[in-house]
Amino acid sequence: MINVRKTAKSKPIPAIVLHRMALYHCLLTDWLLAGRNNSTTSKELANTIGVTDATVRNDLSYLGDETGVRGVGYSISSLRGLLGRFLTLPPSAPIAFVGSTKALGSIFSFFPPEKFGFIATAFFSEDPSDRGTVVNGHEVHSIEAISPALGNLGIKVAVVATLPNWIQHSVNLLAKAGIKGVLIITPSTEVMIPDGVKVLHIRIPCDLKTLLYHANLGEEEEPSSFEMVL
Amino acid sequence: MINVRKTAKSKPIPAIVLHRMALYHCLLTDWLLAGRNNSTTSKELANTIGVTDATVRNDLSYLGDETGVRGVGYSISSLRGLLGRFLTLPPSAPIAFVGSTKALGSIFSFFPPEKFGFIATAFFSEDPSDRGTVVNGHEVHSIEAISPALGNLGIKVAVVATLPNWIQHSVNLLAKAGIKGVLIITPSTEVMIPDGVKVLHIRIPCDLKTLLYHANLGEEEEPSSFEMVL
DNA sequence: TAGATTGTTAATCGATTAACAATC
DNA sequence: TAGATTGTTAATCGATTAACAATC
Repeated sequence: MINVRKTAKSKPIPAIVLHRMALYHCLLTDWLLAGRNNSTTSKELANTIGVTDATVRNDLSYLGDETGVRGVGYSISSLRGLLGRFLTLPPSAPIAFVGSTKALGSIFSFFPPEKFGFIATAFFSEDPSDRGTVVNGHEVHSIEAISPALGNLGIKVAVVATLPNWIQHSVNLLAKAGIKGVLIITPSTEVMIPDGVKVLHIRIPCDLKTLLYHANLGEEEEPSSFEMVL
Repeated sequence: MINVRKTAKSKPIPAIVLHRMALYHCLLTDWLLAGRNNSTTSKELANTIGVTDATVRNDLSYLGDETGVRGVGYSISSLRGLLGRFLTLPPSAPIAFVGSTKALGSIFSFFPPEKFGFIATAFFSEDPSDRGTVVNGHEVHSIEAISPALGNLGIKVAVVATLPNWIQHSVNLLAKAGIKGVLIITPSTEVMIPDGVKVLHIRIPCDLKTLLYHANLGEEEEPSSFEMVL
């Protein structure tokens, strides 16, 4: 089989570069929404996200040739277009949500999907009292109702925010339904990942523990003891 | 000044190692809560979180000597203790929450702080209609009320889930109040980070875009064209 | 003792960066 | 043209890993 994907470099893209690609796309989208549509430079992108300009240019080289213009920079809108095509983002990507309406409804309060290029079109809850509820014009189904019908809706990724003991079952059903990517928001450390599915975890407790380490750096020992002198 | 922190290696710990430290701590906590309290090995830890056993042992070497027992492995409870001390985790760490009660109340549905070694003891909302509400036995204050009094409560880290336009202001006030670590959950790409504060971002839209890339890998071009033959 | 697993070093791997020719 | 910035290479940096002596 021939190398089909038209990347400038034919090697698989490192995960960290891919993550920055998504971040560039988010950032450029923000700029466009804020009414900005001139050029930017690798230096500006680098400063904004906290890497070097060389890293940015290296990352963008995965997009192919003629990405920027020497001496000028990158067109914000066309760079965003290239990134979107590279990431295979449609204008609005349908996603499924799994979790109680309480959890999901409130995720929407800080992450309204439509504002970020997504559209929530399928809902599944582990809470029996959610049965029959309508969210965003879509009926909330039981988790058992997760089925390959999702594929017909064009849904390829799902967000999982169930109670912990429902995570594994949800992931298994999503995988069987042909879902290719799952973002797990409920803190969890042990999830068996079925073949053919990419799973990302958000881990709020781990992040907070990391922050606590930084918060107490250099404060652990009293600076007043004798032993410190030597 | 003498190197105060008692790490085996005196170099600053790489961010990625620190992150795995927090993850080991979360994992061991899960195991203990599940009633397991025998030994584990670097191999088991490695398999569970998806790295090699050498990486695990290398990571744990930051904890000091006598971490494990040759030929045997690591005691789950004492390794957890060492990690907790290294990360400077108290039995229960007080945290502040900034955001509307709708957003915060529902974050608690998938992240109940007490279940993860945290205790939410201060609340600040940008929503005027939240004024006077009581959450977890604590009155919800306005964002302007963020003050150095937080330090007296022992609060060193905060979670921010406000609407986007309140993020920067919240972070600024938290920094001025002496908060050392902030976890921003509301998607955002441009936040100026004040000196002396460590900020982590959760970026649901970026994560979903990354997943979409994986979801469509290898599907972009029809495999039926002539040009594919050669 | 034989088997297992740690702790650690040295080798490898891969990502970041400096630097600069190309070029707008 | 002079100034700016890209695209890319080669050098650097740092993290991962293989391997094995130490030791339970």
